Amino acid sequence: MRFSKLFAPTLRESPADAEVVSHKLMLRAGMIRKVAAGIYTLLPLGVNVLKSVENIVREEMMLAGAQEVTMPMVVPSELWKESGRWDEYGKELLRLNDRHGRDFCLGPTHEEVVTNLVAGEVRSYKNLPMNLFQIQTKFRDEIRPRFGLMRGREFVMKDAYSFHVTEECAEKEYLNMKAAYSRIFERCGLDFRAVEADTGNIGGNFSHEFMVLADTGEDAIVSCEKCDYAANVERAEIGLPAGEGASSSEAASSLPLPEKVSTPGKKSIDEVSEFLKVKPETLIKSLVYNTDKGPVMALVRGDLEINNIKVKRAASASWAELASEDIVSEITGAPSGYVGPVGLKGKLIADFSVRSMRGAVTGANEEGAHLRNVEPGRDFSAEYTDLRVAGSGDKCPRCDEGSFKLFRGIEVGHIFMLGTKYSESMGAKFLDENGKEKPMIMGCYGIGIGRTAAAAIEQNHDEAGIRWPVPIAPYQVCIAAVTMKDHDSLELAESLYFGLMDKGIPTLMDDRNERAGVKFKDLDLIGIPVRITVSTNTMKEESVEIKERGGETRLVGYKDTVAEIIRILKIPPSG
RNA sequence: CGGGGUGUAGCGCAGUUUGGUAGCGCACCACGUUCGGGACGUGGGGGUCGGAGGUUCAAAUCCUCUCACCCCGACCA
Repeated sequence: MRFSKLFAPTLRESPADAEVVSHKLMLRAGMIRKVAAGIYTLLPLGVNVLKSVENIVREEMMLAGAQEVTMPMVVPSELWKESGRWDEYGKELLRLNDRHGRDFCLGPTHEEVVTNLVAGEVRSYKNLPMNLFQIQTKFRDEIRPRFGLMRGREFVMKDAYSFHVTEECAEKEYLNMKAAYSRIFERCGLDFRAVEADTGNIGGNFSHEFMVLADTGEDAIVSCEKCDYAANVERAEIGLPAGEGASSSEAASSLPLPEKVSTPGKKSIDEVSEFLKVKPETLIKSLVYNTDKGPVMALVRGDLEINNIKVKRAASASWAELASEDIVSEITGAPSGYVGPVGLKGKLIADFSVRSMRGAVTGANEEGAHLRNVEPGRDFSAEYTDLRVAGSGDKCPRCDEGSFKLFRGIEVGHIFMLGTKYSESMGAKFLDENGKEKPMIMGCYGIGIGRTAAAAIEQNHDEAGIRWPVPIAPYQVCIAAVTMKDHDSLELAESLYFGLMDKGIPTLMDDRNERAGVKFKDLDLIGIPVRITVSTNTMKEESVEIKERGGETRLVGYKDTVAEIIRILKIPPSG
């Protein structure tokens, strides 16, 4: 491609509404332009990058044995009513009507469509297993789209769905996909982790997220420094630190009984600990949650945080949220800030960290009062479990040796074992070798294509702009013709351009009638991995300059240039 | 949806407090000089100041309503 013909309007300054680097740089490099909140037009450079990511994904999916299909974006409501998600999915599902007033939605994900397809065509165990994937534009009416392609409402996603006869077979495919995903993100040149994750509202048995490590990531993950356990903090289990699990039964009886102290206006952990001159870890944080199974009080040591998802699981509820003031005072008799486990009649769950606490401080279930000398086990009894948010330094639950390190990451892929949730509701059944009808076991596997591109920028950039990993760069090589007036120099640039194109190397020829500085700045901003600079200066030595993005400049003879580029790009010799 | 904020040229902003000819930098067009890290000079084009209503002799500026966008929370590839 010739830059003089390329539609890539670069900007010196980033638009004020761009917050994260990837968004700013994509706008500045002329890759994307916004059409509406969370909805973007991809310009030629943006298309090139997304296509490269797509091709890597497509190749690896095919190698892993999946087959490509294309499902519609517009989906009739019947399918969603059949699975029950028409009512469950909420406002994120963009609903629309056709001219006859029939209900449709824009597909945010395609379990319904694919399961319906397979249910209609596959009857026998002989036709299973099967894995179908597509690369397609999805629409989710996100509450708050932001960060450019990182969290758009309309976005390109690769989604795959597998169907199996047995659990074992499904698990095998799950691992197959996990391996394929690792190859995909490796080929994209990304530094990533596969972490255990919560299944969210897609449902299913267990799942892994693929996280690109970046400080700007929206997700927090922990990984063990000794073994390979890694998990989203939403999900991460915590190993029991020595002593924490044990209860403090015997000694407790000899300790003083709870004593009420007046703490007017002191509600938060910080206020109470400062007022009573005790450390936050002496307090028991008591939070009332409302769930579909009724209200429940959750306890954790004062210096720790409660993980909502763990509360939900501990209460065996399908949702859990902090209770409103009405519910709090109804079950405790006090406003929030003064509630505690002592004398509570409702359901009580507590983090392991609470069990071994001694002489603790809690709310007295009376406005303006707290209790001191509270002894778990003696003064209240609770169901002990893991409720807290995992953090740096917590013990690994798997190897019992290592402790956690905390990272931030961008979720670029997610794989789920779905089980029979959709095959049962959508009637995807088959006959096994005994002629018995059974629901198919399913798995599903997603990759955000645009998000992967954005994550690559978050991880690979500097002050000058983007530093694309070679496999997903919009062009792998660029040629800066510095002295546009010099005929010989231009001719050399042209011959190198054709030489590279002949080898199938995507090359951008900067033939614009601009000063050298302008070209260098733009090419750095766009982030082409390798630059060839052709000028009269180096022509005396029959050479050109080659510079890898962010690296040093060196001279290479004319005749060796194409071979040198091939070496740098590590392209295997072709037949 | 709750809380906070912003809408003035393609982009970045000033002007709004205290109503009175709509401005600056970059980008764009023409000519000239320049030509290896976003050049300089001269001249030029581009705006119903997000929209609607109101107050006023006069509104970017004051009042009312509305729309869009951005940031912080719950959701997610």
